[in-house]
Amino acid sequence: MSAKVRVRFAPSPTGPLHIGGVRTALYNYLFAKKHDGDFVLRIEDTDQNRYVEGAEQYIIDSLNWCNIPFDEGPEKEGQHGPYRQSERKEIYREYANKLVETGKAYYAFDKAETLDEHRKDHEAKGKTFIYNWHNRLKLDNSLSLTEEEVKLKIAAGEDYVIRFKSPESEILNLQDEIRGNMEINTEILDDKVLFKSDGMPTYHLANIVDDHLMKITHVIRGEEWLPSLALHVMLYRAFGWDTPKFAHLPLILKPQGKGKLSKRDGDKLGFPVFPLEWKDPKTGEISAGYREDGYFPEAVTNMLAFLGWNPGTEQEFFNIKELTQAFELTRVHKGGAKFDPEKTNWFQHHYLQEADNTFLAKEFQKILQEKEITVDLDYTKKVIEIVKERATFVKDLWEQGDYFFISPTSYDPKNVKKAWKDDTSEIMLELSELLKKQDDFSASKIQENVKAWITSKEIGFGKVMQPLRLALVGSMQGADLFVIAENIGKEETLKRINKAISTLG
RNA sequence: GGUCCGUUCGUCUAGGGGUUAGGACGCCAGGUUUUCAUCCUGGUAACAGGGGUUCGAUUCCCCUACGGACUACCA
Repeated sequence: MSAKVRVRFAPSPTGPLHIGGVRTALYNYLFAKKHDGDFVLRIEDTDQNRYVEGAEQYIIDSLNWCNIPFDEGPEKEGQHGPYRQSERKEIYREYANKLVETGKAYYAFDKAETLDEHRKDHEAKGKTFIYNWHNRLKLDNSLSLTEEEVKLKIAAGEDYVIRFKSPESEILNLQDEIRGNMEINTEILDDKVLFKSDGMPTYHLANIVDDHLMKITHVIRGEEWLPSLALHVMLYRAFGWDTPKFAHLPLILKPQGKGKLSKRDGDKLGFPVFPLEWKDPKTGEISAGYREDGYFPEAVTNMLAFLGWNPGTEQEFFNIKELTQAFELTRVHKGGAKFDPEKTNWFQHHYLQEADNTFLAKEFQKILQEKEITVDLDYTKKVIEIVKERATFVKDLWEQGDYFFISPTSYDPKNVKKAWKDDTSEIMLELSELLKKQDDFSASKIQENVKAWITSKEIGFGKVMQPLRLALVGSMQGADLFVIAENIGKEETLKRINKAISTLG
């Protein structure tokens, strides 16, 4: 029997969570839940310089909004906490020391500037500077120095890092759940820094130690980590630990052009790249969020799930629960996927149609309140039933159905020219008289009467319906005219017709 | 530059040694709605190129091209 599945999402709180990060979290969550496992949130805040105020809370809020809750994490402590790496400092030091003691790692005293110079020199010659077996004895570290020298340096308080002693020549066989096997020759690997001079571990050390201590069984992360896989596998081995399974997710690319999706693309093409709106605490700059732009979390997660994965069937609409059942790591794509904002809107349109009308009415009333329109919930719901199908966002309900709440403030000139002729005022006046006499103001009854009247007068439907639409709506669009009339009521209908006559006649 | 990963309609993708290469978004056309949108129907459009292997490759192998990631005391 294999161990309980445990996965983790391990973002760095350096800013708002990118949509690609949300997808990584989603896939982790889906995989965990499919296998009745745990989904852990771990905050990788080992870089003190890049820490951004509010980013951690943003990450948590985002996951909650997307309905991908974590089982363990900050403020939700489980048995493997703490879940912020900054609170686990001591643990990493201990493990780094262990590696030094066993000869798997070593102290290095090289100044950052010195190494930078080496890099520049090499680059100028068209080569790459790699700190590893071929030059480590020529550099300033505990392998090139005597034990005595090392002790003295440390005692003198000299800054040092701990580097992993990468094997000189070995073929490593690596496994990826999505990509299959690959082979890496360790001779091209460098001696990565595991422990920084500021007393913090680097990602590599902290990651391996935590994944092991937190009993993570599957590491599902972005493709950008693929080149580090060899190092990570060697670290597990150096510690004598079992390696978890790895899966590297493809990147999310720009909708057009080259490269991975960035914040700029969103600004340029007018779609959000973040789940929630984010205000940069330093610059005050605001980045759009899916939530604030009116998308439903169901639409965002459905869209995201299909960016790099599909169930192999023709079903495209999946709620979170269905996703957890259908999700297979092995069906995740290898190649990157270009982001398609249009498709997001298509998902959103679908989920708005699916949404409960009472919920929509409550949301819509917030918009109405801003416009200082007070109507009861039932009327709002009725309007929603009528205009819903033409809306993608809640805010569209206003654009598509404002005439249910206010008289037209203007008449579209183009439509006026087309619909309002010399004899129209007369016809409208007559229509107004006809409607005035009508007691049962239901759509079907109005329709019946008006149609009968038009037929008897032999004036043609267009000559009546078009100006009537103009009068009630202000332009040539919108729901069924008789339905509009019924809902705004007899008094308002007559008022609008008269107003049109006096304005356009 | 080096290392690694990838490549099916414009986009997301299904498929897989013999298929009319399927679906979805978008786009276009028709229908419905005497309006607009929705909706329905139809259409457009793809296996990066070159070599192998094979009776037969889009599918397997190699090379090239293109794309991407990584190459920090960042994650």
